[in-house]
Amino acid sequence: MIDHSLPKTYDFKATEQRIYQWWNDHGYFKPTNDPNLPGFDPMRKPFVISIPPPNVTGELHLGHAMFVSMEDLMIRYHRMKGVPTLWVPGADHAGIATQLQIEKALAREGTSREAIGREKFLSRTWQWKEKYGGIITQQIRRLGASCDWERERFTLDNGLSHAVREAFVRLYEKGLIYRGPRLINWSPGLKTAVSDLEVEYSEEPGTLYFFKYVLADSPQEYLPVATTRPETILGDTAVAVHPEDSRYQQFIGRNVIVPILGRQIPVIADEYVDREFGGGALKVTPGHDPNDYEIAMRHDLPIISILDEAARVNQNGGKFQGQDRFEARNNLWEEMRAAGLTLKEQPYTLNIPRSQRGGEIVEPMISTQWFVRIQPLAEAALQAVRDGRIRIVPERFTKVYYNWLENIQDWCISRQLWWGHRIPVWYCAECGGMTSARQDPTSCSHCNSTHIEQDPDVLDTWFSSGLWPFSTLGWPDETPDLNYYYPTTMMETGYDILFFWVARMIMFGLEFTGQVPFSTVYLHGLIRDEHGRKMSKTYGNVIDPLTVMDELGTDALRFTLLVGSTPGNDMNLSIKKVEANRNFANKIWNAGRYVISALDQAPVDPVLDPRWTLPDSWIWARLQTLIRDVERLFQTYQYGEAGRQIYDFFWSDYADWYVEIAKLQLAEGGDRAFYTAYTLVQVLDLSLRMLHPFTPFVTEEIWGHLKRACQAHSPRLAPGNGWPEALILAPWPEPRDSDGWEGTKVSEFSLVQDIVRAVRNLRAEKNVQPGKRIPAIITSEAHAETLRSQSKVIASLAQIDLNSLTIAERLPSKPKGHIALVVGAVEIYLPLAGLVNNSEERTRLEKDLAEVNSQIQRLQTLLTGQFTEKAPPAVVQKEQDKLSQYQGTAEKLRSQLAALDR
RNA sequence: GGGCGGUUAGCUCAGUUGGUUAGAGCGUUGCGUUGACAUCGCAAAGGUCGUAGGUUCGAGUCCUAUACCGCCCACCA
Repeated sequence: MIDHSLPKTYDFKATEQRIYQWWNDHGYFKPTNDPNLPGFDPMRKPFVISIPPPNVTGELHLGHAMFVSMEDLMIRYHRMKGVPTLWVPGADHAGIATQLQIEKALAREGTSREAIGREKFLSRTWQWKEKYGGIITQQIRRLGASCDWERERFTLDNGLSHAVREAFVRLYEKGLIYRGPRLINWSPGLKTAVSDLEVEYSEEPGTLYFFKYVLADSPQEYLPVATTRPETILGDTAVAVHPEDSRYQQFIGRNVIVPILGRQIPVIADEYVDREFGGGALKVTPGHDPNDYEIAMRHDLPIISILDEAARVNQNGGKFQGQDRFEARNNLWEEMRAAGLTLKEQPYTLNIPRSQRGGEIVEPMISTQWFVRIQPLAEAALQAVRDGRIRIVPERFTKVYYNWLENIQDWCISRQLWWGHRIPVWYCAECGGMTSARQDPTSCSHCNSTHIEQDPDVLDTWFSSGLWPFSTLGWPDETPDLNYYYPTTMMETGYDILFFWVARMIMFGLEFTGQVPFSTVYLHGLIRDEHGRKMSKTYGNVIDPLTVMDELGTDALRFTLLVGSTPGNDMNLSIKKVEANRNFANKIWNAGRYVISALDQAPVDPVLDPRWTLPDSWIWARLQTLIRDVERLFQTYQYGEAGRQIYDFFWSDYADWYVEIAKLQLAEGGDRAFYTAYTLVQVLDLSLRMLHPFTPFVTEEIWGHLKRACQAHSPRLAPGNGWPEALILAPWPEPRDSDGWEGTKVSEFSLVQDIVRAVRNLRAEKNVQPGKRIPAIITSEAHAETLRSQSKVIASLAQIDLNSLTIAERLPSKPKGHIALVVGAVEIYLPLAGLVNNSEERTRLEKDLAEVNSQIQRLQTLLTGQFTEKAPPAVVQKEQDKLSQYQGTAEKLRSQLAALDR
């Protein structure tokens, strides 16, 4: 009877790779409406996602697993809805990360990038990319990603480099890109500038140093100044006090002496100074502090840089030249102490700026860099969200987005790296002019000199990723892909890169294409360990998605990530959850396996038209409700809740109840068996379709077996529109309006369920031997008819002896020696010889009655209050019905108690 | 300093436009295995939904305040 060709446990290892290959080989990941192919229909609106490109150096982590699962879910859903669907995959060259990786390898070989030179370094990096760059996309395939791999792109490939060049030159020509010396964040280890976003602040214990700024014309007087970075004294160009600070009025305009160096600098007045802090006097180091830089601009102060690119003191630091910044800090302070210039030191909590990459302390430094004048771009990007052209889910992030764009600073886009898009600007050795061009120029555009040299720097990685949604489709060329698939539909990514990436894509999209790059931004949360801690190697709490997939299967991991998360909120992941979902995948497998095996019991053709049993109608009604709910949830991006509902339906309603009843119905043979098999198949088919975007592998695999078994058995078992070619292409279940019969069937069947549960419960309570069939009498004025029709179901599920089961409207008198159960308007008598104990019975009945009475009490109070006037009639009616139900139950309980007395 | 999120069962989390007996998984307890599945089944215990107010006929859900935890932005030297 059982199809032994199917193993009793779902074997994901034998399935996943094969199924993925099969999908890919059949071109199922390709859009069904391709502008490059004949038969293209430009009027059909596509659903398009550009993948957030992982770093080529990347190793798959849970963040990747999350976005792939989420996006694949959206893609598969739309594909099944019949929407032309494109998911563009690709990878990011990841300037700093990749360069560091290669530099590390070089260091192991005892050399360095400087030693081998730019050209060799780049060819070496490309070699590495060719060899290992595909690992991450292979890993993404393992997750089941149904991307169109023929459209895979890389941020440094020719097309995208072309796009980057075009974007830069356009901005340059528009005056939105400029070059100049500005205070930027300098990473001394990497020896490059980084943007504001790439700096992270961390609170760390440190020291606040107090010292004297001695007056030049009066060595006895001094201003007390506090600093956390004494070495910056070397670059001080003023001391500032608050203009209204009475203590220091007499010093304003006079000069003070820079300790050790002996330079004279002015005392100025500026409102920025906080009179309460330290001594109320502020040293001004415009070369190494953003606020001081502002002050210097206001007062036209000189700016002195004291550090070189490795953060060692330079020639401006006098005798400290050549010392490391921290070394200089100590040495200078010691000399000042010796000179009697120090006042005190106190412990102080510092907010240290550290590089996002590498974690070293970043120095604010004056440096000549390239910047994007961001204001005009930000304005447009704000507008696009304000007027609803772009919607952010969850909505609360719009505020974060606004706030960032409203306070944005110009974006430093040049990096002193080698791996990346070279800045397309050439400097003329003769006239000093700059030439920026789409094609590499051979001469200066100003003086025609051929002595030109390209800027050695490269662009911030995010500059090219900012173009991603359209550069991957062929921009700046007007390709068919760009015309049809752009703007894309959905940008799904983690909220942690809202600024880095999402905002920049919006700005660039609007600037370069005049259109929003996508209409919806869906932000998922971060994944933490089971107790909400960040996953990190030092804690040892990192969960590796590859290991999880190896051990528990891809579907289990996907389902866990999809169902365990809500939009924008972090999720805590534990292996236990994945195990539970591995079990679910197995449940799906076995339900399918059972249905396939059950076909043998059904005739090939029915003789008569369908006659559905209550359970048949019930499961169908439940399924219809589910389809409607899932549709609503998908429309509102509540994918997790949708998954949970499908899970509950499948496990509880379908597997636990309907399949068990179906076994009985099949045993009846004939038409009953046929229609039961039919229902089993149809409900399973539709369930698998809804589960497919969540757990694509197991559903495709078992569905394939189901389809073949059904086809072999009878053409009459096929779904309404026939068997699709593959589940991945199967039409999504369309919601239908409820005809009203659904509610009736659900409530009738829930009566059956309640009776079964009540009897099971009592059996467990009284330790009735499992499997032992017991007699029973069930009475109900209103439902006897329904219950009689379900006597086999009730008898079987509650393990009642069918021959000794009596169902009646009423009994002439209460039976003696029975345990009596009251379930709503139904009474159940179980003659459990030897287990009936009058005092126990009394206790139980009284407990039930007390509970029911308290409900009656509650409802009576409710229904005499203003509730009846103010609440909607339907709600009132519902409560009214409940009350009469309870009253009936109470009545029955009371008469049971009375019967005990006799 | 500004903003956001969280606080619901022992643990980890759901909970739709407010609708009146608050759900799941894991864990715990008891019972159960020759026919889909022990990666299983049946049953049970377990929550005054952080606190205090308010709106409402009705609040886990809306408002105000507050406590604690977490995050983001800004960076007073």
